Amino acid sequence: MKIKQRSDCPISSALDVIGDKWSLLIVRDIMMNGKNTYNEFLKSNEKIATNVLADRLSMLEKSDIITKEEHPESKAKIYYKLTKKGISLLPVLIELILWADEYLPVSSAAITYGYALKKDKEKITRQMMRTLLKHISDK
Amino acid sequence: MKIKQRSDCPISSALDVIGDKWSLLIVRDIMMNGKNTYNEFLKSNEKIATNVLADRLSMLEKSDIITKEEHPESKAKIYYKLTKKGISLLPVLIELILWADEYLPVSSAAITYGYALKKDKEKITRQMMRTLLKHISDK
DNA sequence: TAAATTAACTTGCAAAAAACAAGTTAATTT
DNA sequence: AAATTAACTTGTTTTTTGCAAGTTAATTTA
Repeated sequence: MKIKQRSDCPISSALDVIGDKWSLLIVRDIMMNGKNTYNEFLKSNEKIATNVLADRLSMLEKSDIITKEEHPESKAKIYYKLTKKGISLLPVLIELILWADEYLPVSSAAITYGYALKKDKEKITRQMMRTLLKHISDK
Repeated sequence: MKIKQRSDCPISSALDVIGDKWSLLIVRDIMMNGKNTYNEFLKSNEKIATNVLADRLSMLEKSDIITKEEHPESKAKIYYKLTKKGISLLPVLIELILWADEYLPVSSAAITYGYALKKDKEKITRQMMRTLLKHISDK
């Protein structure tokens, strides 16, 4: 499977890579929910199908948004982590959260978080970014 | 056609609405490329299929991201414009542009624009937002 | 003013992608 | 040694997309 570039517009090119219903949820799970393995991704509330998950993981890897590593605790597991490119999607996710929080029905927990975010977006983003970058090798 | 909400996570909910390869390109065309009619959308570089365009327009309208109005110059045309909710997607688009500009191959025009954006994101966003909001009625 | 063109769709069909259920293989736990 | 877990793969059905063509109302052209 290959990614076709529909045009040279940056928005279009970004959507060529992460513009589907699942890719950013995997990024979210690694970035915000402490998930790093296939089965953890499968257990998320949105219920991605196993074959779709496998496909998205390989696409995200090919796009250099995630990398596979050996799991520190078990050879049976694979540890998926974000690259710098993947971590750099944080501001996109933040803006999606802020938008959803204002215009869509979301959980009360999300509303509370959105409140804090709206107030201190810059600071929270910078702080999260720093933490995330601490744990990678491909800086 | 209905939108199914996969979970109450804000990111997931946002993607339920705009997480496909075409919706945000229509928003982009209205927001940044001065397009407002069906045929103008069709002529974009990404070449959306007519039936998909019709479907997306009706979804975006149902989601209250765009509205239909009569075209000021012709009864044969329909004038699509963004609602406040649609305009509020600007920061998402801005972050997508910044990400693409740094990590994907894009046109040199986009690179130049990205430079300016990176330097003055806040200011540019605020300014664009103000301009866009000036022309709507559903504030 | 009849004929051609434009605008916004709709329809039908083939191809691609997603959802769903089940099966495989290696590593780990019981 | 047997059962379970982890990461996939395979086969099938359903849904979505892409493509070509056709429809209807409004507008422009000859």
